[in-house]
Amino acid sequence: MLSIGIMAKRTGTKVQTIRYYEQIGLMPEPGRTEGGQRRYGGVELDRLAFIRHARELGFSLEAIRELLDLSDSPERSCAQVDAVAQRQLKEVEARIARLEALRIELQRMLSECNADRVADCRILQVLRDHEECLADHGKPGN
Amino acid sequence: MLSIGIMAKRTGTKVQTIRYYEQIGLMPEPGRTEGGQRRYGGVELDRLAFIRHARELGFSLEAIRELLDLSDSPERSCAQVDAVAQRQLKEVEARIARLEALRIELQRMLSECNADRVADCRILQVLRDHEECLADHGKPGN
DNA sequence: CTTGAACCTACAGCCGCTGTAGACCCTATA
DNA sequence: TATAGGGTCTACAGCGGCTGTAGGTTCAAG
Repeated sequence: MLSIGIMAKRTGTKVQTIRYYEQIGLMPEPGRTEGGQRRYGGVELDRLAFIRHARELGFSLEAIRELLDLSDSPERSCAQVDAVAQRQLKEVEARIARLEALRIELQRMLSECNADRVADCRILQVLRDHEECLADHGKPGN
Repeated sequence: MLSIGIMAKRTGTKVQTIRYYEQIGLMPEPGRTEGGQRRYGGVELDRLAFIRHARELGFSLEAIRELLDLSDSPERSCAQVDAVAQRQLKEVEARIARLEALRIELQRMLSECNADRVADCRILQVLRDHEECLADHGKPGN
């Protein structure tokens, strides 16, 4: 029987995060001691490890929920699992592409700025005048 | 004199976002009509455009605040501006590196899974057993 | 003068946690 | 068996950066 702290340590999760996963229904409600403390078994530990690993790979909690549901029906086709992973890969690729564009623009800005004073700073000029900017960026974030 | 809606249209910002920027002190409190509606001038428009452009380049609101403060003292050295941009570039590069690792891992997972049934699905196996995974990922997100 | 689009404030919600306060429990040692 | 102190409990607020809603007011065109 594992306390929540042990679970946390074993999976590299914060205690509050585990409680949060329980709250949103990603982790099951575990048994309790007489005093009301959570006690877990190996199944729950595995589930939490699965969740954490999927998080590390960038899957959203919603996607993880889907994967966990799918893995509960072992006889079904795994095409849906593939689709979830494929979707995740596409998202990651899109983020990389966007960040690459930002990286290039930032590098250009930095390399062009040889000014001393703020008044002549190319970086601020580029930020002020969108026209100076080569890239036409998508949405901010990521 | 520009209404908030015009400001929004000109800069591709949502009206609420502009009010939010005002709330957190990134945009100044503008003048008002007798009826209490915000009216802006060109200076505010430029400032908002600056903010949006910097956001598109991935700068945090805190970094943007810093850049705006710096651009208010045109006689100072622009070394600090460079430092902010440099920091941003480093962050972008770090995110790219992390996402690249995820991309590779996801591709590997997908290419290895030739199973039909969920029970044999490599993707789920990799997620279950961290050992199967090559990369040792950092923090989730980005 | 009327209409209806735009604007106002205030607040809740998104994601995925993280931190806090104040109380309670569990276990090891004296 | 009493106590100390670390772990755990609930409940809620806060992060970043917005976005959406409700319910009301104002502005400008016709």
